[in-house]
Amino acid sequence: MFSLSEENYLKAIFHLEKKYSGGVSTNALAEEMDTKASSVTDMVKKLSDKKMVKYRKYQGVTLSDQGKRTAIEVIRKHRLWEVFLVEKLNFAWDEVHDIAEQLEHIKSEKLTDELDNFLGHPKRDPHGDPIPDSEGNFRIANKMILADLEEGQSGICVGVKDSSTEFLRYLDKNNIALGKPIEVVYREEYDQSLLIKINEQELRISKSISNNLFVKPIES
Amino acid sequence: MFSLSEENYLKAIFHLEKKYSGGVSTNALAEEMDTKASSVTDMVKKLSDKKMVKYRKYQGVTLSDQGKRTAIEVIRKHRLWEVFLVEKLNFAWDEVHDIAEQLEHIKSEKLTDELDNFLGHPKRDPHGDPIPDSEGNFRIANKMILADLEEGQSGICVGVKDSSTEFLRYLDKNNIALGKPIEVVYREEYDQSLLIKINEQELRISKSISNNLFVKPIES
DNA sequence: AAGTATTTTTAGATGAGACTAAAAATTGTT
DNA sequence: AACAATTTTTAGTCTCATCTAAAAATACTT
Repeated sequence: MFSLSEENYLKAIFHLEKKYSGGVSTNALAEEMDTKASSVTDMVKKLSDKKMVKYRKYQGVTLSDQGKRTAIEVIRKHRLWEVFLVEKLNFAWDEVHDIAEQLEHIKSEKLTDELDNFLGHPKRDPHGDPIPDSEGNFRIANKMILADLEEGQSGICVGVKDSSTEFLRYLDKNNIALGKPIEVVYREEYDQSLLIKINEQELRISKSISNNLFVKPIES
Repeated sequence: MFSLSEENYLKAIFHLEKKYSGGVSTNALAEEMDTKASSVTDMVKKLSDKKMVKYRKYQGVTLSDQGKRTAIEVIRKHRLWEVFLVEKLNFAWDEVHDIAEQLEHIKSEKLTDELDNFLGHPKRDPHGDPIPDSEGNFRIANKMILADLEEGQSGICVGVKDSSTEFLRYLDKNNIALGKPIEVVYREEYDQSLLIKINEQELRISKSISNNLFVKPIES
């Protein structure tokens, strides 16, 4: 059984490993956990003793299989609870993160599985992030950043890279929601802004928007 | 904001105050919390500094208004989550306590209220205990112990005093469930066992059973 | 390659919340 | 009322997760 703090470290390492595949540095982890490097060293040693991470002094950490398994379990719970909050309890997608951050640490395998069942085995959370199944497998989807689509190409909006309240509210305001088709009509090379078609309407979005939206390209 | 430990102490004091109205002793609280008397003294001092309890050395503790408010809020959450687990996630009534014990500490007023709403504002948890509303009011019901009914009197089963797995399983096995009418057919004075009628059938139950079942007497 | 800058680790301290052992206060008994 | 038994508090220690300050290792720069 792991403490709340240990689970949070494992989760953070999991996320950072995508960016730093060779090993996550102490400083990167300190930044992510909003704590000091010395605290990170202490915790990493503890996780290493428990065989949850591989760690060599000054060389950064990576998750062990066990650690990865645990991190994914926490992420699974986090995302399932987010679905619950939005679908069943009328929360908006920008309100769920902090509460899911608490709920993800509830310990009961049966609870997680029954919740998954109750929600109809959702594949994605309200931000479009994939929900691993009870074996820890993500059903990977070929998603790409909207900004990388060619002129004339279309995609279904499937996720957000930035989950900040500000960004999510911007999307709400402009009627951009997951599941909707988006076509790139024109790319302004000067500032990399895009003219897109969504909801039968044309809309101009800046690079900082298109860079934070995931789409599943439509084959054509 | 209160720590998990502080909330558990407040809850325990709330429950014990029913039995020890003049003030809850350190030892009683230590027993309830499954800890040592010295630990209780420490925590009680802390809660006293925070104005959550009234405490005079060697004289026991009672909750302040603030403390009572907080305790009731935790109990409300505990019982709502129990309803959720049983009604929505297919848990049996003897499986929910430990999980609710974790869920009761999740901090979000909106979550609690939306959950209450989602569940249709239930008045009782799966064991028949009353659920306070968001103002902290219990809708009190005139319930009594089955053992105290007269011969020939009837009541609706509304709650259990003992929530142990063993007792709840005994009830399940004998088809005794909340909401069902029970009639006391005959009382054996020798051992205080009762012959009751439930589900159109007669059943003999010992004092230790009838002492742990709450009924709402039927006026007749 | 040497010296500086940065990153990481160590050493020692702190605050919760628990513990043990001993002291102090209260209660019970003759 | 005096002594014994019990309850409660105090004093000091422990673990967990954090912190600051200083030392050690690694990385950058000329």
